[in-house]
Amino acid sequence: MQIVNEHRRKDIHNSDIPTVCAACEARHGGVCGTLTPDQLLDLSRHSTRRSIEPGREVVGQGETTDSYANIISGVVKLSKVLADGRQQIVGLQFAPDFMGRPFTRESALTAEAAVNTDICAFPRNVIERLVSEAPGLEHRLHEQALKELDEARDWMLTLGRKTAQEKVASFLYIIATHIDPEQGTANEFDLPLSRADIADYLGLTIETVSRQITKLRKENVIRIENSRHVTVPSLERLMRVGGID
Amino acid sequence: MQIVNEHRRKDIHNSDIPTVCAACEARHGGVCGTLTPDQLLDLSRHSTRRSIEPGREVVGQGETTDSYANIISGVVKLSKVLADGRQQIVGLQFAPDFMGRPFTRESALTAEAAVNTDICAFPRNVIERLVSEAPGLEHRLHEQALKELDEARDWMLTLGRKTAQEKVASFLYIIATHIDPEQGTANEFDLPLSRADIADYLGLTIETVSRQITKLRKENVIRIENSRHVTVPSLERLMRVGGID
DNA sequence: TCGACAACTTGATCAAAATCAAAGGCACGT
DNA sequence: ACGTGCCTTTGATTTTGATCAAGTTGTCGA
Repeated sequence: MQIVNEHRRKDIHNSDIPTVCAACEARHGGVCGTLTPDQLLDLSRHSTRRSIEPGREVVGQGETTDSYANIISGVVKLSKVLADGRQQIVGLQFAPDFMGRPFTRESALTAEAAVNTDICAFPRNVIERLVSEAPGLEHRLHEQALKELDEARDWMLTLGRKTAQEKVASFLYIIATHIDPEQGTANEFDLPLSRADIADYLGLTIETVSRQITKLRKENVIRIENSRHVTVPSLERLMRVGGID
Repeated sequence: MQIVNEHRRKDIHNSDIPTVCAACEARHGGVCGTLTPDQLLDLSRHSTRRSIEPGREVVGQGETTDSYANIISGVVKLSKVLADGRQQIVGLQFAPDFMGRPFTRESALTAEAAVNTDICAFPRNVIERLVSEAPGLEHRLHEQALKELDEARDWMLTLGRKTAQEKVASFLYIIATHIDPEQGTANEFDLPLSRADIADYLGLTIETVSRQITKLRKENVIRIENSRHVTVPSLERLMRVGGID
């Protein structure tokens, strides 16, 4: 997970292009970095900034995805549900990731904001046109897909083989290492997810999540205020408890 | 999962190119379909056919991936392990899928053959050269990554939220719908994985897998001979038991 | 055909997490 | 300030699947 994260940072900082995206009017990220100035201008003419409150659905399961988006700030939950209502969060997307489902009109996922989230959305036809014009863009989308695949597989190990305690610690570690610098640091941050969301991400119940958080608190792995604000004295300790190499 | 499968079949049959790949000397699949005849020839000059026995490692976790490969026949397990030995299979790859990890030299996975498996391997530098020459190839690799991502996320729902019974039924359904036509049909096939492998795929123990298989047998959802040969009277029934829409 | 070994099954018991149930705590509007 | 309602925590009990421990079956080579 660390590697992925470093990789992401590198993508942003090492590029020669301006660090502010014309379309998003925000620092770079997402998909803009691979475009020429002309294409960026083109894209920005079709893009729309939107703010989404927590719980608001971005794209419903089975619905047609009509747009792609860069996440400017916030956290988006990607989830799947079984017919009887059991739910599993299959991915979290943090700023400044790109969000969307290239080349497939049907989304098998529900995407909703976990906290107040700003996105910069593009209609799919514009993106697809730019893909055919700029080979670098498809490469960028491909890398994003591979990154998400890596993260999904890491999480499968967590879901299938870790204990409740390790799962909760692993979750806290992911949040700590993905938190937006404007929202907090790896050692101190607000949880962007409710206990119910955390349970759905970890394949546990709310009660088990709560008990394990209490346990981590009692063992001084973390401190918690208002049930949302987390302090992590030692990330190494958290990793060890989470069974993370 | 069904959609993915149909998609795969479509890729193979709807193309205008010859149905036998010059490099693999086998029916099309993998990545060859997007190449021009010249490029195919180029590729075939650098490709090597290999047979791998079950249990033999294709690529080790953390090792450098030195080649990409089309799977001609057989099944490959992709797995991850924790420091203390707990293991999780994070993906199965069936013929005629493409296998490999574009643009990353470090593999975070172990890939090993589950049964006797034939692959057609290409050195990574050849593939990377062809990617830069043929934009269609990157598109094909991208689609493969998206397909694997979809499958990974479907499986996360299974790992996180299904019961042991549903997990085993879901596993059988996957095998039934991915079995090589030469090896069996959706209604009758040999299991390509041992009980231990199935357990590692489902996040369960061997004993639980065995008990659930026995239960499915007693409920006439499946029949089993020699603990490997499976008959499925009704795929619909299997799907229902597995909680698959 | 036999024996040895591995893979699989079955049974008994245990433990982890789910479920059921009841309090707190905090945020909100009145 | 005072309810009201939601989110979270805590407790008691149950259930599912893990663990421990034999057996049984199947495979393969001598």
